[in-house]
Amino acid sequence: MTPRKQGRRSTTIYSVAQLAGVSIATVSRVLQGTRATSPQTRANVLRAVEELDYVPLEAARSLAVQRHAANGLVVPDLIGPYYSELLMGYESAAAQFGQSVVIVVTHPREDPARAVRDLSSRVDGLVVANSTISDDSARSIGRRIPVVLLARPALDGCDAVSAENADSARALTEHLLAHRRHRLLFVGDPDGSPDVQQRYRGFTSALTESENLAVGPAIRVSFAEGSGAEVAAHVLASANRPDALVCANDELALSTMKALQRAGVSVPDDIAIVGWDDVMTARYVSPGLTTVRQPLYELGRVAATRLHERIAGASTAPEPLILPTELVLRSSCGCPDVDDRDVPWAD
Amino acid sequence: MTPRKQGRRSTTIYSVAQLAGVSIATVSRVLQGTRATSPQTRANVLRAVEELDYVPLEAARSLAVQRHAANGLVVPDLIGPYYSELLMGYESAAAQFGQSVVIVVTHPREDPARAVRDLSSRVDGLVVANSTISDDSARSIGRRIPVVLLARPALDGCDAVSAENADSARALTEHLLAHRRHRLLFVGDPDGSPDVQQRYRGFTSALTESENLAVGPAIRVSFAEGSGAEVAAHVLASANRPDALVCANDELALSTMKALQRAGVSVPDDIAIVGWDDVMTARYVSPGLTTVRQPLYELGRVAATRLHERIAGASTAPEPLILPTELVLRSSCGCPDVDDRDVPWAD
DNA sequence: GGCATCGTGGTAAGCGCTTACATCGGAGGC
DNA sequence: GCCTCCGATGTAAGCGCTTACCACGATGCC
Repeated sequence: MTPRKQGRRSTTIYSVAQLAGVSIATVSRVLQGTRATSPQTRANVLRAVEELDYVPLEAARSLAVQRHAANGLVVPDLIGPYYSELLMGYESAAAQFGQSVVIVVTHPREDPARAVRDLSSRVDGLVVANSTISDDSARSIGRRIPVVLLARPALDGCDAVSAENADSARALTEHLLAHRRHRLLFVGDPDGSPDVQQRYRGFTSALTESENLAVGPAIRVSFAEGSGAEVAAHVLASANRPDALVCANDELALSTMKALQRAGVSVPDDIAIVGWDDVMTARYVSPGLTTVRQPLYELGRVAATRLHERIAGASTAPEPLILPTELVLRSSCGCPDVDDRDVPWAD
Repeated sequence: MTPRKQGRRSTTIYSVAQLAGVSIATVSRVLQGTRATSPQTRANVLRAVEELDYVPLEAARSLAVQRHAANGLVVPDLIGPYYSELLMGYESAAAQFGQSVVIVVTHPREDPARAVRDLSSRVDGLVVANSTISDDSARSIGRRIPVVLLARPALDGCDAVSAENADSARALTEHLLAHRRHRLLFVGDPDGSPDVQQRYRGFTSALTESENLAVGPAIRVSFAEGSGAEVAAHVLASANRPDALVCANDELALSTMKALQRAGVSVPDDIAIVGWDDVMTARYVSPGLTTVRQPLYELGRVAATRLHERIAGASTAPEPLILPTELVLRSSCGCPDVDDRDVPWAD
């Protein structure tokens, strides 16, 4: 019924060539600027293009030039600012390189590995984040096209970019020790993701090395905001109640904090709480949440840039790239309350 | 240096056919399941595919079958949960239809219209959100491929989906009136986006119709979180200080609330504040922020579904689709404080 | 003034798939 | 036992671009 519905695509390079009275080669050359053309011809072609509202079919172009002009990004989800900010940085850099970005969200998928495999046949390279597909899958894709690993351990043949974790965990922990906290507990599942694992490692090493304190077992809960109640219950039931909680991310920290406060526990007086990510809520709650800010946007940009170099044929050995993070001290750790003026995205 | 660097793609349908001892047509048929093949042949082909780790080149397939198996999504940014959640819903539905999604973020672009035009040559259809490209651009793309408008006014020939705005604005306003607030002010720029415009319209109509109150001019500030200070300053300087603020979104509401509280103003006693979006922070601040929850994920799914129908050739007249929103009453409006257990995403 | 050169433009061969059409056995009907 | 028909496979013609190669007229040079 609709005119566009069936049949061959209406306006092609042939129609343009015909209208402009030149060959298709000339049209292509004018549009791609591949070779010099006379001003006259050029004008004719451009007029025809304009008139027909012609846009070259990307699939045909891809097939001819053997590149997709597209990058993939594989993330587990887009809950919270983490991957959203990352995606913004990634897309922005990719655009500068003339690459489109096609995104795959694996979390709700039945077969993520399959999805990424399919993706690999329509992009020039891709970035795969933590908690999406297995190392084997990633490695297998990596044999076909350049792959950059994001926030996950390096694999031979693949580049890897991530934010620094262990050191900031250590700094955070030492900061709590400086506040005279001695019964610290880690909240989050170190086996759940490499990020958390490294944070846990930094946490334990600060504890054992700096003060030779015993390290209690981590409270292993998922990242979900709903885990807070569970953590609070655990803490309240403890015989030797902790006086500081190092949480694997802000959602966990905030929901735990809220649950504890609701139970009459004072933060930070009775218990200090810190997290990771510096989500918006962290600077709105009372007390403000001490946390670690990760350069997510930058991480996205760096990943895109690295990938682009790889696609362009850089043959240097893959070398893991680690971006520094930043401690954001507010008052949930015991620091004096200050008005924070750190409002990102405020133009 | 690297083996993949130059030259023609190594493993194609030809290599597979050769290894399996069949013609390329047979390989294609086995892989696409287009027609019956003998079990023997099928097994041979699949073994060869496995062995060579073959994945059909999407560009070639697209060219042959005249479809991209990809949808576009054009958003202004990914700040806050709005577009992230939307994207998740969109991607999820698109995946179910076998479509990849390529995303374009217009905000940082130099030439959004151009970006979207280019995009249109690599997707079967696309969704364009509010504040991205002009109506003219959208209309022009719409002549080429199906376009679904998101949270923006319908255009002839394009479908449109959005969340309900005016009614919830009215409900919100009436709720404030019921709390005996009489000096209400709207915060946000009605000319900035159709969403805000409709919210403002609902706001004014509730005011004039229900109580015949005079409607003060809107405090026109941008969506940015940084605008709160500005709003607070404006409010504090008012001769006839408002006793309720209806803010165009939660970021605005929250930053305003914080700035006012810092200035010693009590919320909701001195002034009630409400917003839109139900961001995470809304349920963590004190008082909890009364707001309007939009079905973002669902909106994304619906947009994808609508688009898919259109691509599949539905020829029904485009009809705007409006999803209902939900009032979330917390205490910033003057309602009694309740523990809210509404934690989305908690599995 | 003849010849190499250069600047333009056309011709046609792919790029890697899908699919209409042709082909070719073998099974079934009489 | 021969002809028909059908199911499985091969052959080849595109899909809409890019680009190597060629043709050709206008220059510039000796």
